[in-house]
Amino acid sequence: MAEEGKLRKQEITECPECGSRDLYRDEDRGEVVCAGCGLVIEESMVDTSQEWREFDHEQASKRRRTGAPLSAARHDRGLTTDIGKGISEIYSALPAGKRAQYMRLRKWQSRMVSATERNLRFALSELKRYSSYLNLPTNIEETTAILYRKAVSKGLVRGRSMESVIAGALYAACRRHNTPRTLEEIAEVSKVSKRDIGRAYRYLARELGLRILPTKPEDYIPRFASELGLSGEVQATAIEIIKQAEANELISGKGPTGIAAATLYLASQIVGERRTQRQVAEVAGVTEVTIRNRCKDLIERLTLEVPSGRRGRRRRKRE
DNA sequence: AAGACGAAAGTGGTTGA
DNA sequence: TCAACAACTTTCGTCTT
Repeated sequence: MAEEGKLRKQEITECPECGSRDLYRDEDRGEVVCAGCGLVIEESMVDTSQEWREFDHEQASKRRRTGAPLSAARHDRGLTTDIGKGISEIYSALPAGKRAQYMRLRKWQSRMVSATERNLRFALSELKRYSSYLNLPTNIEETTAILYRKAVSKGLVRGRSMESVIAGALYAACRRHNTPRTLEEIAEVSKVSKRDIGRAYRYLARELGLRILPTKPEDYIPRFASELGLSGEVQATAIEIIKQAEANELISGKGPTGIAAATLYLASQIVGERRTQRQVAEVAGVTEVTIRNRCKDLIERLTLEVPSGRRGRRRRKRE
C-alpha cells in the first residue's frame, strides 16, 4: 500500500534537465531517456512483464510456469496430484487389463493418504473455521499452520486434543504478529477451554522454542477503539498514556487488556468522546472494577488532564 | 435512572518449598 | 503436592450527574 504509493511517485513524466516531456522508453536496455537532451533519466529498470505470449490452451499449458501460491495452510500445500478424473477417456482408450490396473492404482492412492495427512486435513479445516470467525488475516493462518506442522512432526500432539493444539498455535501466531486475540476470544470459537488453550500454548512455546514477548497493551488499542467507534485521536492519546505508564513501571505484572481498557477509557474522556466503563469493559473483556483500579493507579502516578470535576475528590461515608 | 466509585469476599493461576 | 500470593472478578451499597 505505502510501497505502491512510493512507486507511483517515482513515475517521471518530464526531463529534470531540460524539462522536455518527450521521453523515450528503451525496454531492451531498461532505460528511460530524454529525447530532447539525451539524459538517461532512469536505468537498470526491472522488466516485470512476461516475456512470452499464449494464443491457445496448448501454448498456455506449455508456457505458464506458475500456479497458485504454496500454502502451509493447506494440508498438501496445494500440490497434490490425484490419479483419477477423466474416467470416460480411460474407458474408451485403454484395453481391459490396463483399465483394471488403473482403477487399482486409484484405489491405492486414496488409501495411502496417511494418517498424518488426514490429521492435517482435519486440523487445517478447523483452523480455517477459527480464523474466519475471528477475522484473521491469511498470514496469521499461515503462521499457525506452520506451527502446527512443526508440532505434529515433533510428536507434540500426542496426548492432547488436536483442537487445543491448533487453538494454542493460533494464539501464539496472533501474538507473534502483534495482533493479539485474548484466550477468551479463541476459546469462544474453538470450544476449547481457556485453560487448555493456555496450556497448549505454553507447551508449544517451550517445545518449539518460540520467543514470544509478553503482550503489549498498545496492541489491543486499535481493535478495541474501533469496536467502540473511537477516533484516532483517542487511540493516540491512549497510547501516549501507556508510554508514560511504562516509564513509571505501572505496566509489568498487570493484565495487558486491563491496561488497554483503562487507558482507552481515560483517553475517551480526555478527548471528549466519552464511553462508559461498562462499554469499554465489554469490548476489552475485563470488568469495570479492573478499569477503575488501573485508572486509579494511572491517575495517582501520572499527571493527566482528565476532565470531570469529581476526579481526585475523596469521599468518606460508609462507616 | 444510569453511571461511577470503592470495599470485601471469591476465583483461577503461578511460584517456590 | 501444597500453601502463599497477586491479579482479577463478583457482588453490593453509596454517591454523582
